[in-house]
Amino acid sequence: MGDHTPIGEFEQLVLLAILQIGDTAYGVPVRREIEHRTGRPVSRGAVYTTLDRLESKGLLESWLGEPTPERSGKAKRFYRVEHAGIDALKESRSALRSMWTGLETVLGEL
Amino acid sequence: MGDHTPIGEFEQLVLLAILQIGDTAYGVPVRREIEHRTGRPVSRGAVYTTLDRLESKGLLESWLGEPTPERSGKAKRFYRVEHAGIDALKESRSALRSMWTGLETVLGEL
DNA sequence: GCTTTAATGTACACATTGTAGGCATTCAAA
DNA sequence: TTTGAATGCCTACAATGTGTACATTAAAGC
Repeated sequence: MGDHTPIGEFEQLVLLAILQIGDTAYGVPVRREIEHRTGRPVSRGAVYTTLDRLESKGLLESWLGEPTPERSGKAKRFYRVEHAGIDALKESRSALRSMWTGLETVLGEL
Repeated sequence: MGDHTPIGEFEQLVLLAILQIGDTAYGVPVRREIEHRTGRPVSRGAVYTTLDRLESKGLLESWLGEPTPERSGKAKRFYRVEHAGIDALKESRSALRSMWTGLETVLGEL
């Protein structure tokens, strides 16, 4: 059988959020994106630890923004999804899709 | 914001497998269903512990098959997905769907 | 200048889920 | 009566999920 390195549920959300946001993806907007789209509350810590772990696994790449940010705070850390991250997402999606096939009617379409 | 009791990735697969199988869902076929549909290997232990936990959370209901099975082995334990289980699945799916919206093209449709 | 506030990130701790391996039970078949 | 197959259960450990508290930086207020 194939790869079998599944990623977790929240990890998927974080990867997808970064893709949605594009160039300007860093912690704060990632959190906001997930909250807005899924309507469920997300703590800041959850986002940052997950970002860290995804980077360790090579699914994300990160770099620090300008060392002297205009507005405030620590330098932003930006993220980009690596190829392996895309693959992982596709695999998760494909697995779920196979499992769902035919059930939409049973459960009432939505 | 809403419910926020997300279920894990593998938990989703197990719930969906039971729905796919229908009346005769017990450990062995659940495992087989997931392996066949997703193409990834699943250990027996993983299935049973997950079934247990889902039942504890009230997402599944179980009962033992006939105390004197014709063929062999311990009595089978059958499972049925509870309403809460359906809800959890729908919520997970809806969250992922929102997050995916618009990305299919970016990532190459599949 | 000094303090406060806002925007960020980092560190750590703990709970929940994921996953595997091995043991137990039961019955048929050898 | 021993062996084998089908099944479930137990237990341990790894990976993920999630929150709280702390640190850093610069603007804004005083």
